[in-house]
Amino acid sequence: MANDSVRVRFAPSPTGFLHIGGGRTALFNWLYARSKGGKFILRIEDTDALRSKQEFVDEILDSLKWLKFDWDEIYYQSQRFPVYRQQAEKLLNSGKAYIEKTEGKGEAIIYKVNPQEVTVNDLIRGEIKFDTSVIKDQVLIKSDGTPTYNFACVVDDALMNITDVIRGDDHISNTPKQVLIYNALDFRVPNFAHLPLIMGTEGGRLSKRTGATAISDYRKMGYLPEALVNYLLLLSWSPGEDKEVIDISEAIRLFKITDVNKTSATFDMKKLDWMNNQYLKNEPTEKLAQQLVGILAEKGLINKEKYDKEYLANIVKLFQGRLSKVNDFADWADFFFLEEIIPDPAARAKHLNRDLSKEFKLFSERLDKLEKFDIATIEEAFRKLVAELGIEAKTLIHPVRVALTGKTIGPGLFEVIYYLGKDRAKKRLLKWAKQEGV
RNA sequence: GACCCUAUCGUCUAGCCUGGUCUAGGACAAGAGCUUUUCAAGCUCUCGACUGGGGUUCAAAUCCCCAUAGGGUCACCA
Repeated sequence: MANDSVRVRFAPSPTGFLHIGGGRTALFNWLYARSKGGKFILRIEDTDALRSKQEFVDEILDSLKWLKFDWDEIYYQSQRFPVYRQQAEKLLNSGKAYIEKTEGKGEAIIYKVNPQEVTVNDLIRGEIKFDTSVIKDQVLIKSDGTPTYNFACVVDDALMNITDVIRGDDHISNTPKQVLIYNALDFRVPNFAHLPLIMGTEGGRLSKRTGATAISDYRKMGYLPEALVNYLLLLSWSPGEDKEVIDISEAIRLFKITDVNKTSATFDMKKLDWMNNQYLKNEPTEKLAQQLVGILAEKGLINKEKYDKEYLANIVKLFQGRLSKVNDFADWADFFFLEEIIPDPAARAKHLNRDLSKEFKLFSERLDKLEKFDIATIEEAFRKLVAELGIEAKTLIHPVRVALTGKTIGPGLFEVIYYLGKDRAKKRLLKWAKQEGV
């Protein structure tokens, strides 16, 4: 029975970064393994020595770790060349393959394709039939001695006891070629499941032209791995019952490979943003703050070595619910960490377009006189002031917000004043009062 | 060009397998409004789809065929 246990693999080629499509393939493999109590195997397909780079291997492993797809075993094809040659020689000996000499180069081993009908039973698409008479003879071992993709893939999947091959749609037409080799080598043919591709908004496959494609780009932009995984999960799969925010343990419980859609999905950044916001809201504030330290330090807003941890956490809490990307925080909350601010020109034109010296000075004085400096007291003082001045609260709230934050949007004004502190609030109000008063 | 895959709101999808409960449900986006303070947050509402044509059937988004459209693959790349 142990031999029947599920084994799946994710087999990236380290000729580039782990991209969104690869991440999704990894996700479905990983989910399938975890939902079946099976093994998730990582196989680095680095047979192309020229294009494969160690930095890409590192990047791919980092991205997978970030997404929390832990693997049970890892293999490198570049270390298994003798295995492929051995299997190719078997086919040579049984007369199913032949040698072709290329002048100036070495000998290639080529598999002879006989015309026949091959039926593939896809877990997602059902039966797919192919006529192999349209398939050319397949190179197994290239004249430089390295194996071809289709050959190494079959040999490894068979020898690694892979039970289910879950991969992108673009491999459908490789499948009959591979089935031929499984049969020729007397290997058991695994189950296949071909995932629909992720498309870009312009049509065609998701590409760099349409937006960021590397998983690591999304990490840099400030998406949470849980949110990205949840979003990817919803591309081509749905748990039903209109559920969309699904944590990974629930996904493992509900996931069925046969429920995966056959239709390709378009990657929608807006929905990803929304999803990220959903996760950001529930993220522990301390953890988020911790994540922000690097970004804030980089922008010169805090000193990495010594900053007020509690203060940062308080400010993060203020913005947490309105953020769609972690990194937005630095732009939206900069005024809390700066001594001097430069108001956004548009905000200034909209709300600081008249002389408010009197109002600002008065409010500054009221703030100064407060015995207790808390949110409720600040609001009380403000409301009292506007009542005395006989103006609507909002006619003063907006200009004050711009004077204090430089922006037209942000958290509630009285919270802003509280966390800014009496001195900085007064200073910013008076600075503006003076300028306008001259 | 050949072969293969696919086809529900702008986008992601539920429904399709086991035809009637579908005047097709949800989410994102968009638009409108509310929130005695903003919105990128929250709440409410609106807009919006079964690709077309043939069958089968009392009945089709659901089953079958064709057309069309989109996508993928045709390397000594993976």
